[in-house]
Amino acid sequence: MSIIFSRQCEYALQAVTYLALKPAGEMTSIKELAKKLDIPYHFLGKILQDLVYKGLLMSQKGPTGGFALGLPATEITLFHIVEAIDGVGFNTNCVLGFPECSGKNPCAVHDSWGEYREGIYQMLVKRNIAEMAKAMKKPEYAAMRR
Amino acid sequence: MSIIFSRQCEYALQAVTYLALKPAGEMTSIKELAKKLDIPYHFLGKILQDLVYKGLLMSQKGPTGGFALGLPATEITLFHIVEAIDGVGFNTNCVLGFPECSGKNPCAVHDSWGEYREGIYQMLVKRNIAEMAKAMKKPEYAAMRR
DNA sequence: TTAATTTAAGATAAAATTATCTGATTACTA
DNA sequence: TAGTAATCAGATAATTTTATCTTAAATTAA
Ligand code: SF4
Ligand code: SF4
Repeated sequence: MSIIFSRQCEYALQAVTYLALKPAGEMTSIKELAKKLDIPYHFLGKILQDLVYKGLLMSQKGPTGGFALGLPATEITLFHIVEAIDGVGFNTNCVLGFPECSGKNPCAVHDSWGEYREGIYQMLVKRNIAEMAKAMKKPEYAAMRR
Repeated sequence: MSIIFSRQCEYALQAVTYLALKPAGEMTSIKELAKKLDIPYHFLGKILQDLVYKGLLMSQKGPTGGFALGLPATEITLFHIVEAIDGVGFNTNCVLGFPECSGKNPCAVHDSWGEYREGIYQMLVKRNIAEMAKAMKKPEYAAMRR
């Protein structure tokens, strides 16, 4: 069960973090990403295409082709990825599912939820992929750490 | 787009809050709830049945029948409802979608995410339906406030 | 130039979630 | 007792999300 991000978005976060551990300029194939991260091959392909379109990744066809970061790892925040895949709904929608979340006439959880939401938002905006990659200790990533 | 709770769960939270504003002992029909809260009739029926099964609501058939709280409003927390409908995955799962979220070898967001998660959990555990109902100022609920 | 490898793109399928339909059961009321 | 109104329960449908399949296009290397 996904928490606040869609499956697609989770895959995107995992894959981009993986790419950030690669030497600059090196291309990584969908095949490698899909195998190492246990993500469905073609589904991942679509997601990566999307991120290329949004400018967060670059790609190249043919042998030796693949995907790489489209910006320096320090300039890609988690929010960039979440925004590209899931949009910004979590930042504006009512947590109880009411049509809109206006500040006036707040319910009992409005304010505290607002704080957590803002905190999560700040976390996404402040953390970049370079930090994620550096701290990432998952075995899937371990082999490539230099 | 739902944030952290499923659509079902959002509907449940809305409906139970609505019921908490009713005089004790009064039964409310699915029809009324569905109309006032703009929730699909039969879908809501299923959800309410579920909550009855879990003991959070009670029901009665026949004319003058309907649904009412199964416990005092002060004893039904938001967490009770979320747990009944969505389970507790948001409390244990990795926010990035990795198979498990263990404390050892944390990634760059593990700790801060853990804080928000704990905060949200506390919010759900501490807030009960009576508080929600009291503070609820949505027009859908306004007519019944006494 | 040809074969191999990789992304790109569109169609299709499967699964999960959300929503609807139908009939049965229960209980109140006249 | 008959009629009505409500929940209960199971089947079905629609929608969304996730996953797969197929072919084309690009690029490299032999
Ligand atoms: S006040 Fe509460 S119910 Fe109303 S929009 Fe904000 S979070 Fe939702
Ligand atoms: S450390 Fe980070 S990536 Fe690892 S399980 Fe916890 S939240 Fe997920």
